Amino acid sequence: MSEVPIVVRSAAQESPRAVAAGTTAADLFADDRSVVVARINGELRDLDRVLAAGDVVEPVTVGSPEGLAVLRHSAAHVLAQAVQEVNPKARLGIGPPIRDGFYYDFDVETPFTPEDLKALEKVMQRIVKEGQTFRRRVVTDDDARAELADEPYKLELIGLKGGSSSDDAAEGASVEVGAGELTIYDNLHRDGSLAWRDLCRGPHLPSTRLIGNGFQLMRSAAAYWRGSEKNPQLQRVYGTAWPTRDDLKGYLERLAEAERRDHRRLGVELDLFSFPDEIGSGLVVFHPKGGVIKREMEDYVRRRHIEEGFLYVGTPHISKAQLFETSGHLPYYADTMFPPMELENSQYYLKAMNCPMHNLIYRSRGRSYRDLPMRLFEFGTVYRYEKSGVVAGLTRVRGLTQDDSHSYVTPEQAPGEIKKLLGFILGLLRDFGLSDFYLELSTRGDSDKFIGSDVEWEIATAVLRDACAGTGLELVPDPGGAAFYGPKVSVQARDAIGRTWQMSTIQYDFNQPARFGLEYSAADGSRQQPVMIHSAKFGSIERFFGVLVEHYAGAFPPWLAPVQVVGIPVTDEHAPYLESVATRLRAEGVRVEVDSSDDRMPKKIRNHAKQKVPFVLIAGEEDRLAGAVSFRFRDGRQDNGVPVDVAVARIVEAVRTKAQV
RNA sequence: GCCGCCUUAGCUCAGUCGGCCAGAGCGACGCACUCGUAAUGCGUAGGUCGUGGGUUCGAUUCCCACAGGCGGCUCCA
Repeated sequence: MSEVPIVVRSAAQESPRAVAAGTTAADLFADDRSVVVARINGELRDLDRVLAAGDVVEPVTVGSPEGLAVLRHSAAHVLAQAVQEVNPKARLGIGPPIRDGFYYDFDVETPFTPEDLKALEKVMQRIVKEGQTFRRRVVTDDDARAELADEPYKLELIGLKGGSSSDDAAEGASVEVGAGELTIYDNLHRDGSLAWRDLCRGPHLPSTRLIGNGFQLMRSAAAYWRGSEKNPQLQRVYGTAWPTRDDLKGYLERLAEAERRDHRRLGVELDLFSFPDEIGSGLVVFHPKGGVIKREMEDYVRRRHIEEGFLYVGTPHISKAQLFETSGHLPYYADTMFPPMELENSQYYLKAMNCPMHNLIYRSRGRSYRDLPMRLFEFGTVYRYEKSGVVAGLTRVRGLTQDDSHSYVTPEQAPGEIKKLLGFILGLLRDFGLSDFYLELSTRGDSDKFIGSDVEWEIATAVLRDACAGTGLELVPDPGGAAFYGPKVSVQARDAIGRTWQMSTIQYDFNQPARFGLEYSAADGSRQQPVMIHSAKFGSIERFFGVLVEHYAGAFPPWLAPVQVVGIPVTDEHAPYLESVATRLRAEGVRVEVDSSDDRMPKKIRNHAKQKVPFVLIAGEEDRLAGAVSFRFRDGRQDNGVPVDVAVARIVEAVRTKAQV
């Protein structure tokens, strides 16, 4: 028998080998059951692919990112098979793997109920257990059209194949039809008969059995066909899939942890804020305890801005329409602004951005190059009429306060100013306990919503990219994500459980200075146009507040905690002693309470532990005689018999250094 | 804005296949207990069952609309 020379690549090495003609990738990796697909010459392929001379073959295990995606994609197929088995009239949309799982879209007459999902999961389990084979089959466009005549959405995808590529292809569509040949995957029963088939680029697991028992259907929801609200809505079923049942359990546990940290839930439990119906959707009120946190955040950020040379200003919440026409915002954002109020023959809008007002401050008198950089900063409250379906907790609201600054600089100063802003922002976020970041660079896309010349965009984008490189942080491109007036950098922060949040933004704006006719006198006496750099450090106070609640799971570091210290007397008669300790702490500016309620001591400890008070000070007869107090921390740790002087110093120090305890 | 689900006491939730005074736990309040590290006991108050309309002898329960919330989609200066 003739032999075929190939190269087997592993993480460690490449080793040339000769294998018998007809050898498949499956044969090659038969002794490693975690291998689910192979990378052959750089492309992911099914394991039953026959190797050809010169192939470079690499095993892909189910635990790798690609392997997981294949597992999930195969699970999506089994879901679709189950749906069509239960309801043969269901028509198929697309079904790609996604982060943590997969989905599949269906055109069905009635939406799926939770009971439907349970039943579908049972059918899926049966298909998985049966161990059907995934078999790839290359088809011509015409054959595919004939075979899939009953699947209108699939026919549409065939039409898209190799078309004008990404611009209108829906997310996930490329999973069904690749750029190359068209393929159908058949699911075969063990006797070789056809169980089901789907248009698909692949690759897939060798058998449904390998999906195992680490999958679960999560929920159903509507989704527009190919992502456009002009298209019909399909019913999307979301599932999650993992290599093992333990992995699945771990994932469900992570979801439960995220729910425990949910700022909407903690906001009620810790009495921080609420959204009264009477005020309106997306409009938050901060309660006294939330007010303390918000005030500490703002005080610190205001102080840091002033230290860094920002000038604190103030502007109103409403303005005549003309201002937003001048800035150019109105044509773009009129439908996301609250409708105008008509008075004295003028239309007044609630502002949705602060920059135009800062421009007026800049323009209020002549500016010299000696004044630049000029940095205006304020907590500017803006109102945006977000669609009812997107308002959510503190992360998406209709009234928000931006810690907004605008730096007016000469073009030459722009790179330095952007670097300074980035450094300033990262330092601030670190002070609030966030330390894991990456950057995103949003640039102009091909749409026509962007204004300004190509040259201006190129210069601005290069300046931002260069400043980002200087931080050494990972930089993720976001083409098409820019504001209409210029590119932006955003800082994405990972929280305590690894989720990422978009926080700060820095935007380079060459447009508004022109629209407002901003200028400065240069050294040679000529009049020049400044560049304007927008920057919000938290994005919005509300959103950042929500992120911090979730990051800390409500257990704020002492400097932010609404109540920093609670004194718990062992019996009533020790309350005055703790009051005297509290008086000393108050003199140091510490937020302290003594719990002299009727509750028993363990109950008080429980209550304040639930409120996540950082320092609980307990004192009974022993402590009083020793002139001491006993610490109890949120995690149950104790430090008993600490002299009052030491205790006060320790608490004051923790607040001062912004330490977590 | 679109699709689906949800809305009963301050919170978490039972319940009514249309019918007597709608329940529990926690919380609040009161009384007793004076207690050393996450729930002492007893008692009291608290609800036009989200709002408005309809069907019905009768609606918290069925239907419709609206508001608010949740999960997605779309969007996110």
